[in-house]
Amino acid sequence: MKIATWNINGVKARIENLCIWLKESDPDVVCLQEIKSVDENFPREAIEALGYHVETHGQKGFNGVAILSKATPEEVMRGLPGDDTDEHARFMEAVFSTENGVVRIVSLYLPNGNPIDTPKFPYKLSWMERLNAFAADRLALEEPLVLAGDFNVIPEPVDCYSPAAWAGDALFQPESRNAFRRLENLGFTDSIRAVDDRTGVYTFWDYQAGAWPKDNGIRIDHLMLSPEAANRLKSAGIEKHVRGWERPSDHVPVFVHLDI
DNA sequence: ATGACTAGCGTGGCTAGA
Repeated sequence: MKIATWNINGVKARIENLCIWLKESDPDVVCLQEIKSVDENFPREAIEALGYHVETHGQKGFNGVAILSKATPEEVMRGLPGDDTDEHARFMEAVFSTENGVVRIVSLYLPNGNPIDTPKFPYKLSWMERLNAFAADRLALEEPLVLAGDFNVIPEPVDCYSPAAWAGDALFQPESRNAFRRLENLGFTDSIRAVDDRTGVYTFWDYQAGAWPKDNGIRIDHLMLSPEAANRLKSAGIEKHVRGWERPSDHVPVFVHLDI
């Protein structure tokens, strides 16, 4: 099973690229973030025509996540538990039944958190607390679980081109990195780092200041695997070339192959 | 010049992203 995550930065602006990529990459499940669309306006027909089931969790203007899948999910849950007042559409979970058992897949768009001297940063940290509580709860099921999405966390200095440039940024604060590490300490595996320890492994390049041609990137899109999923990890990769397409997202697709 | 951003909302220039 090939599972991919992609912060698409506006699904309506990117529908052509999305369809080209679906045909080229042929994933079984796709977790999208920043669809920037309400559910009613999601361009589902073009995606369904390629053989995908579409589940969305959108809102007006910004945020929004979706899960596209060749198989129809058994269950879909929208919203990260732990705060009924949180209106942001940043989290959904789908459960799939396969010949080899159940697979649970989350599409998440973790808050950016900038600037760090505003309420946006504590919102990010509290969201990460809720995510860790959710993850700990799900681990008790002892199922293959993939937490896939834009985590907006640079885990280590090696995950960015210029650590000094990110020192004051919410994506690279010790608190953000610690919360990400706690997810690993629960038993989740960072799938890209499980297969690739090189430098210069990025998933995002800013639109500004020639970041892409200079390869000035960061690694913030992750697929975190529960022990049961990690035990079935066959490969993982980043589809970097997609950043070079016409009208690209600033993020590229990241994927795992699980032996499921 | 020293690579001067993009999408959505909604029609001018803001919010939000990272």
